Amino acid sequence: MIFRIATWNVNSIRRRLPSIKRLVDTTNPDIICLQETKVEDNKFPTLEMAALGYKEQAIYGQKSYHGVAICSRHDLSGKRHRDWAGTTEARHVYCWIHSTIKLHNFYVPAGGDQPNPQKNKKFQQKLLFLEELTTWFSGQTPSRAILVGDLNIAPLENDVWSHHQLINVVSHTPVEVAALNKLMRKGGWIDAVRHLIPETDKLFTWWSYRSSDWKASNRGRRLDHIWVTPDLIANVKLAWVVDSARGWPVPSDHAPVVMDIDL
DNA sequence: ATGGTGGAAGGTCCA
Repeated sequence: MIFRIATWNVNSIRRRLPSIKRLVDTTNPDIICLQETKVEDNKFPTLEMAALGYKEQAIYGQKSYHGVAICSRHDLSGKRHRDWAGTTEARHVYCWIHSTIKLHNFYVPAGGDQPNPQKNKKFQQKLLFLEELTTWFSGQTPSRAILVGDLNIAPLENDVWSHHQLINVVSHTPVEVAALNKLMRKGGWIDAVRHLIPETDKLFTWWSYRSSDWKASNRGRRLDHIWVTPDLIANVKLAWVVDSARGWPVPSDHAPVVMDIDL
């Protein structure tokens, strides 16, 4: 049975409900993982998501900032959330799908502007977040699991519009990329999207709001990811970025990433 | 070196 999973940093779920409906109408995912929902759990649009068919929900939110959610047409169980890097920011929710597949949804800290952990606490927190994830996943058996989210790092040269011009820009610096690669290696994760789309192809999931014409300038980055454990990689069938969503009315600055997997 | 825009707020922080 083919499962279709989408991950999307919506930058406020309440502001983006029409866009979420449009994604459902055009792509019809079985599971939608959201980041930056920016809403407390008691104000989450539970009924609106249920009306779209996503009656199963695992949410972890807070006022104004951060917030993650897993909305599903299929049974979810063992819903949990976890805090990282000494904060209580809502950046990680996870659960089981049909009690057989573990699904993690992350919103990794952006890290501020200055790529120096001594001078920038936000960048320090980002690196610590990744280190703690690495330790946590290193203690687990990497099987039957999917990890999605806005990881706020574009690891490959063709994950950014200009490797040269972004090498010292937070999201593409060598120290972050090394930390992300270590998390993948030690945690036993495979980049499912790049497994299907060659590394020689430019691939972006985010385009800044601070551009008069995001499409014409196309100065994007691939910050949003879908990873799977090695035992599932053969089941991954198709992945793409719904980049048209960046041009929908009242857009998020991120586009959804969608993957089909045979489970 | 700076600012550009958007969201949640209702001043300012964050991306």
